[in-house]
Parts: sequence; C-alpha cells; structure tokens
Amino acid sequence: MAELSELEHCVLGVVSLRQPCTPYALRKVFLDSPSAHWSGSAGAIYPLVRRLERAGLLRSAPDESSGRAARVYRVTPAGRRRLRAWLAPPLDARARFEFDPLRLRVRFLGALLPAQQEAFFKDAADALDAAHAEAQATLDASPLAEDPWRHAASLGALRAIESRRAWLEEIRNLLPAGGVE
Amino acid sequence: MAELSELEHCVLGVVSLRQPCTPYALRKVFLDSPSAHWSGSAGAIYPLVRRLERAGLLRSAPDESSGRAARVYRVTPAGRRRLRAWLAPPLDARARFEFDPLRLRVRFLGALLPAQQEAFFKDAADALDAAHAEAQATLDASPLAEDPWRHAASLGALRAIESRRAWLEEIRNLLPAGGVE
DNA sequence: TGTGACATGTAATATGTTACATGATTGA
DNA sequence: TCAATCATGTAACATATTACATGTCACA
Repeated sequence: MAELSELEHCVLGVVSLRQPCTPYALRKVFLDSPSAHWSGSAGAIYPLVRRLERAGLLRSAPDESSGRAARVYRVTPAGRRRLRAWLAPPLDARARFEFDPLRLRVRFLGALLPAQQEAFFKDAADALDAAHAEAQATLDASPLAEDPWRHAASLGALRAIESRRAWLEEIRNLLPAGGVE
Repeated sequence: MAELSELEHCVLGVVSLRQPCTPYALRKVFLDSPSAHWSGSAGAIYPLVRRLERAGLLRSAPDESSGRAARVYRVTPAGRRRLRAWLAPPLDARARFEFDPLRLRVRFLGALLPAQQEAFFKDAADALDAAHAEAQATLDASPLAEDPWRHAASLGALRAIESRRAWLEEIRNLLPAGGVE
C-alpha cells in the first residue's frame, strides 16, 4: 500500500490502543465520537481492516470468546512502524490546518438577511455552548493519569470550542450593527 | 437533488460571490486555499457544476470573452434559496465540530518514543507558527470594509491557529517531563 | 422461546482524487 | 513560431455512505 488515508492511519492507531480488537469495537469508537467526520459505517471499516491485513499492517485471529464469525485484530511490527511514520516529524502538510464547517458557513453569511444573520449567531452560540458542555464532560471522563494522550486530545477539543465561541463573539461585535450586505 | 454535500453547498456560495464565474475560476479558489480539505481537482468541479445546473441551482451561458469552450455560471433563485437553507438555523449537526488532524495525531502520540514526542512538539509548533504568519497575511489582505465575511472567516482561521498553538504549549507543560507511555 | 438489540458483513451508490488528453493563450 | 502554461474536460480508480441481509446473544 503506497499511501494510507487519514482514516486508515487512525484505525491503525485505535487498534494499537485497544488490541486485541474486533471490527465492531473499532466502529464503536467512531460511532460514539461526537465528531461527524467519520461515520464508522460498516461498509468503511470491514473492508478497511481487511485491506490493512492484506498489506501486513494488521493481523487477525478468530475470536475464541464468541460464537460469532468474529476476528480480533492486532497491529503488526510493520503496522507499528507505519503508525510511527505517520506521527513523526515532519508534520504532513494536510495536518497543518483544521477544517471548521462553522467558519465555512460564516464566509457566506452575506447571503442571509440581517435578521437571519442575527439568528445564525444566536443559534451557533447555543450549539457551541452545548458542545462545550459535552466536551467538558468528555474531558472529565478522561483523567490525565489514566491516558495522558486521551486527556490531551479531549482538552484540545474543549479549547477549540472555546476559541470558536470567542471568535463568534468577536466578529459579532466587529460587524456593523444591523447586519451586512 | 435530495441533499447537497458540504462541497456542493460551498460551491453554491462561491459562485454567488463571484458570478459570473467559470469553473476554472471556481477551482482556483480551492487550489489557492491553504486548506487541504478540498483539492479543487477538475474531476470534482466540472461534474459538480453540471450536477448543480441539472438540479436547477446554477445556470450557465457561453463565455463571450473567450475563444475557449468555456461557460460561465450563475446561481438561480432556487440555488439562492438552497444556499440560505444551508446557512440558516438550525445549524447542521455536522457543523458543530471542527476536525483537527493535529489533534488526531496527538491522540496516538504514545506510540512514539519520548524523544520523538518532543520532536513532534517542536515540529508542530514550527508548523503552526508558519501557518500563523500565513493566516495573518491573509487577514491583512482581507480588509473588513471590503468584505466583512471574508474578514471574519480569515480572522477565524487565525484564531484557530492561535488556539491550537496555545493548547500545544498547555499539554506540553501538562505532560510528565521526559515523555509518556 | 421469541423478540429486540448486537454484531458481521455485502451491495449499490455517490463523491472526490489522480492521471491523462486536448485545445487556447501568452510571451520569448 | 514554438514552448510553456492556462483552461476544459474525461477516465480509471479509491474510498466512504446508506441500505440491506443475516446470524447471534441477552433476557423477559
């Protein structure tokens, strides 16, 4: 396999953390994640793990503790090398910028009438406040001592929401009162 | 068309800002963007605008000012309604969270040796500093008076980088010195 | 023992990427 | 005028989504 996608690398990472690991346990990670970036659909995961196994990055064994046709996966040494290569410097160009669908919408907010723009800001602020509460709960459930990297990532999610919330307030004050365009 | 993708909505927005607009001018917006989220590949854009035209959201006319086989696109009233529906509350669930590839990597940083972890932090900090300078330049080139929404979006990109930079510093101090796992 | 949730997959489909082919324009 | 670049596309391919099919387990 010449190049792995972000999802494939991520799966490699998740398996390395939870091995031995069934495909369904893997899916749950994505299904339970608040992020909508990857759905964790069966049609994505099952073919993916077989792909990684064929490439020698994962290996599987029948799941003894189950009457199902399940297999449990582990990362091979080659898979581990691949994972480290993904993480180690230099940082991949596509990792330099995040993607914010909210910011994308703001770019085009001139298409709304001033009253709708104001409604957008109110609604977005509420959505961010709800997301903040959720992220705070996730952080509280991710103690530093248990898994520092999980804690660090959860903290990052929280900080990102705080930053977007503050930015929303900032531009609301910046923009001419009464709406624009 | 039952549902539009984020890219399709975004194209609707870009055309509404720059109409009349050739597909290539559209592509340039994505090609020139620092974000790697959409490549602006010809194979994505050309079929996409024809799709939107067939759905009655864009209309096109031959480009008079060119000897090429070009067509220029505009948003139809239906397209404009569609764009507003995308922007107006309630905020789509998938717009509540951003996606940060850097944070994703941090989640799995335990797979690196402590020395490599430190190298990751150094490298990421440098990358963010470079991105910050770039984002600042973009902001400076986006005066509030000229297009407030462009300014607002550019400011958001800058704030996001600042937030991630601060978070990186925060977790670096938080984590046990000498690396983890 | 039967019903609903859990779990493992496959099929059809849509979207977007890379690579390629071709014609127009620019400028050395 | 010829080469490089700009611009418009198409083709082959890969990846991920939704919807579907099927079997297993927990428990009422």
